[in-house]
Amino acid sequence: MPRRSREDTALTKEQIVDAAAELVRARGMEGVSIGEIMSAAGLTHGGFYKHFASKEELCAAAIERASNRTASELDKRLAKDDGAKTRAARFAEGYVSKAHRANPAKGCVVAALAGEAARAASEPRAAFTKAVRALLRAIEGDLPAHRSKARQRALANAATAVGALILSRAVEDTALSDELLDAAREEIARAR
Amino acid sequence: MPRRSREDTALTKEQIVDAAAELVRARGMEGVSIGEIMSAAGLTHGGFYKHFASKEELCAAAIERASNRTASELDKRLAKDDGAKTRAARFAEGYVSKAHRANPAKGCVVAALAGEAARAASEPRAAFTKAVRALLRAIEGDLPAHRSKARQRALANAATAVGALILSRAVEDTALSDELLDAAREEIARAR
DNA sequence: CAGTATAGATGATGATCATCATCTATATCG
DNA sequence: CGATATAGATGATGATCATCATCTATACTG
Repeated sequence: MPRRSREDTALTKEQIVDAAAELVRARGMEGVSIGEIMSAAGLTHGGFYKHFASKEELCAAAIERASNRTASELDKRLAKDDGAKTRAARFAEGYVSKAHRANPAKGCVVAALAGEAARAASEPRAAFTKAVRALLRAIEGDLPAHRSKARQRALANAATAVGALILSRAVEDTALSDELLDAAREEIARAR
Repeated sequence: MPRRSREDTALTKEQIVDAAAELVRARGMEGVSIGEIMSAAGLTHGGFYKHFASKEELCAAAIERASNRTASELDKRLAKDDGAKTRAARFAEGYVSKAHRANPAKGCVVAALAGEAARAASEPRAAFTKAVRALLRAIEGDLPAHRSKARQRALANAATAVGALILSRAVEDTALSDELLDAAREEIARAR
C-alpha cells in the first residue's frame, strides 16, 4: 500500500520515532535493528530511508523524543511542592525506584544509553548530551548559574541517581540491586 | 604453527584474556569481535574455541581479570592512609578523574560495562555482579555489615562515582564532562 | 623413536544487518 | 481527470560475525 497522504506520512514518522524510543531504551541502539523498529511501528523495513538518512539519525530523534517525554513527566511530578521534602528528594523517590528499574523502555534515556553514548556516532551523542542537560534542568528546576552550589548539587545528584539506576539494572542479585537503589535514594534526600 | 607446549598454551590463554579485558572495556562486549581479540593477542580467529566454549565465557573471564586488576590497584593506592583525607575521598580522587575518564581500556570494568551488563548473557552478568561487589569492598575497605551505615555510604559513593564517570565519558562537551567529575568528586569527599 | 593428541592456521557456513534498487498503487498537481 | 511524484512493499547486496570443519606440524605418551 504505497503513497499515504501528507499527514499520514508525518504520523508514520512519529510512530517510527516512538517505536525506536522504546526499543532503543530497552535494548540499546546497537541492540535493535531497523527491521525490528519498523515492525514495531507496523511497517516493513523498506520504507525506512524515505524518512531517515541513516540509523544514527533515527537514534538521535529517538533520544530527543524520549528525553522530552521524561522531562515533561518530571516537570509535572516535581512541580507540586508538598513542603515536607526537597525537590531533590521528590525527584529521587520516583527516579531511583524499583518501578523505574523495571521499565527502561519507558524510563530515562540517559540511564538507558549512558554506556553506549560514549562510543556512539556524533548525531546520537549530541542528542544524548542535550538529554543530560535536560535531566539536570529537571532535577534542579530553574537552571542555576554555572558553578553555583545548586548546580553542583544537581550534577552530583544526577550522577548518583543515574549510577544507582544503571548498576541496579546490571547486577543479577535483587538484594544488592535494592540496596543500591535505597542507599542512593537516601543519599540524595539527605543532601543539603 | 600448531601444538604449543602445555605452558605456552596456558600463556596464550592468558594473553587472550588480557587482550579481551582491554578491548571489551574500550569498546564494549558487543563492540569487539572474537577476530579482533585474537589478533590483539597475536593469533588468528581459528584457535579461539580451543580455549573457550563461547564468546560469553571469554567475556566473563575478561571481566573477572579486569576486576581483579582494578581491585588490587585500588587496594594498594588506598592502603596508605595519609590522615588528612577519608578513604572515600582518596578513592574518589583517583576514580573520579580525568585520567580515568580518558582511559577506559585500563580502567574500572564496572564503569565500562554497566550499561551492557543489564542485557548481557548469564555468564558475563554474573562476573559483572562480582566485580561490583569487589568495587564496593575496595571503596569501603573491610566489608561492613549488611545494612550498616558504612555500607550505605559505600553503596552511595559507588553509585555517584560510577555514574559520574559514565556520564563524563558519554557527554560530548568537555566543560560539562569536567563539571560532572568535579561535582561528584567533591560530593564523595564531603560525605560524612 | 613411533604413534597419537592437539594448538593454532585457513577457510567454510549461516545469521544478521544496514543500505540500496525496484515496483506499484495512490495522492497530489495542473 | 490525466500526469507525476512518492510511501511503502519486496527483494537484493555486501559486510560483519560467531561458530564449525579441516589440516598440519609438533608436543606428549608409551
